[in-house]
Amino acid sequence: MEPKQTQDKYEKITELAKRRGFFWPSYEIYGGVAGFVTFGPLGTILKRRIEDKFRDFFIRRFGMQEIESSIITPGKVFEASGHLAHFKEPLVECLKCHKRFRADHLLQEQAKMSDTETEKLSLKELETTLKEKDIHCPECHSKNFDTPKQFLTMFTTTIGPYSEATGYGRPEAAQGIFVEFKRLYEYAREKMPFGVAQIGHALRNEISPRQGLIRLREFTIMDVEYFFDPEEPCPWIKQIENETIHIIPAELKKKNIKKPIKTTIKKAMEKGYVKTPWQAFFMAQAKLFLTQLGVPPDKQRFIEKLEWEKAHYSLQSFDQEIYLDRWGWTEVSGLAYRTDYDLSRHMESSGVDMRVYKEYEKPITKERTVIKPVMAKLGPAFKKDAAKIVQLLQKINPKDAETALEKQGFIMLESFKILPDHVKISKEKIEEKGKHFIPHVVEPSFGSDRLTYITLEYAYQQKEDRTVLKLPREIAPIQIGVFPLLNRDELLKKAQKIHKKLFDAGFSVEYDDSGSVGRRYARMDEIGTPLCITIDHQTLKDKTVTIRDRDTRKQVRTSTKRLISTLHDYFHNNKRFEELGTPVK
RNA sequence: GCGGCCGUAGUCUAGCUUGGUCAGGACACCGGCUUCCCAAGCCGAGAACCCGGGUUCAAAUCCCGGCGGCCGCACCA
Repeated sequence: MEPKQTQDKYEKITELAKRRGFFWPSYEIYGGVAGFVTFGPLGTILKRRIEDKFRDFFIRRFGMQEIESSIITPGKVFEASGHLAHFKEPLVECLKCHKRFRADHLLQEQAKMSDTETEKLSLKELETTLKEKDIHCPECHSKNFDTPKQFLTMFTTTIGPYSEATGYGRPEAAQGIFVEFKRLYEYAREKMPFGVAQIGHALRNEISPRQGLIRLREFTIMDVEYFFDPEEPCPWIKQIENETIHIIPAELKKKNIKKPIKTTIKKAMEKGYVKTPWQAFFMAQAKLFLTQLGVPPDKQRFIEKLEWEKAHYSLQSFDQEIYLDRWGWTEVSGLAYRTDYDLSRHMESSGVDMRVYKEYEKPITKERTVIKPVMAKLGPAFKKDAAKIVQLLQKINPKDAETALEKQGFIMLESFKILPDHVKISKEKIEEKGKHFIPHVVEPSFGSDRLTYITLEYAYQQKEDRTVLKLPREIAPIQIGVFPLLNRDELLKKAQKIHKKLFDAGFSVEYDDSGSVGRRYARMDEIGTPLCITIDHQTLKDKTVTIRDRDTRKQVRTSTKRLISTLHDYFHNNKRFEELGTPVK
């Protein structure tokens, strides 16, 4: 039976992936669990090569730090970050039509309650409020609802044996960076800007994960948190200002315009589509990264998230989308401008000062109004309360106090009436040598599982009934196949010797002597091996071998002596295949 | 979680309507022959009815439940 004609690329790739050991659903022998995959031998290498490329492309090139933090995270962290509040979705089911709705949204829509009001409500309160406000199902207008249930999409666990301490599986790696900010900043020798990256697993208890590698419950996230001073320009923007991107800004999206604008980074900044140059800079890099993984620029676009779609921490977010055969435009990375949100929250919650200090080139002298208590008057007037008043005075705006005293002759601090005699208001010249501020953050964030799938989809080609994975040479799991042309002892031995030589030189290389040579080439094409070396009669005579190119099937002949440096040139110095030797035939 | 469709060797599938042969094929894989530059051929081997329960003399087939997959709704920080 021929394979189905209707098979789309997703089906072809999942079939190939299972057959050749890239990836498959986990726990199949127990029936499988949705949202988990196992990467097989080839998939593991491919995914690692993509992650290594990310390391090279982002971390190494921009001098970032890479860290590895824990997946299990104490509850406090997600309380501070706002995740606990925002990951809870109270769902309620209509008992008549069995549709599910957000209980808080129903109250907002029908009872005109504000989101701050509904946010406070417990599940029980939601249930009673639904009845009180006479809420009906928007679908069938029934007023019979099941009890609302919270869906927390973070995985919950307890830390330690006695455990009052709730822990969560991190839904993003970013918090692991923010909580370590102080040490990382010190490590960076207190220089701004700087970036920290993390590659690791994240967990999201998705309600219904689907789409293979695209939406998983456990996945690998590659996060960059780039810290910068929002008052300083981005020094690298010039490098990429002429890079073109396809972009759908929120204003177009709201008008339901789905056609992206093709523009340069420079113009996108000028038009105000992107709120910080750092964000624009990483958008350009994200585009280049995907291009290097094999996705043509016209299959990529950036789409801005609307106000209500954005994460709670984000001032502006773009999804980087890639066009996929089955699902159309699909998110591969998110670029969020997180401002100082996370650091501020952790600062507030932990009490640790996360601000950085920056010295000005020249000290700035400023004049400012100060208000000082005159203790000689204040003390006798307020006795025990005097100390409290001194504290209160520190919190008020001296300028406001000054005008209040001028206009009404006193200021009220709580119940205390402060008269002009009690304080001294003066102008002071202050020399500011620098400033304290909370760094802002832009976050490009990729899923390496998704990238693995996307890379496979864009590499997948069918040529004359043969499957070829045109993987970029630097990420191909197997770099070289080595074959003896004939099953003759001398050739076998020679081929094995060459195989070992390349293996020892650090190449990932596979030896194969089974079946015909054509079959072996086909096997290698299917897993994306860029080069195959064949040992034939002539090898024994003049110590040359043929190298065959996956994409063109052309062959060149080259000497075994220079083989290692020739291959090194191809894989590491980007040398063209044609330059590897003299053409055959 | 709801609705629709679906689940047979490594992969793709036939058989299911109408219960009854050793569950058939193709490709892949393994061993051998072939001595070979693009999945050639020949011989041979291994390998499957998602799980549980029910109906029945008899279940891949019918019924129920579970798990899983795809699509739609919802969700997607």
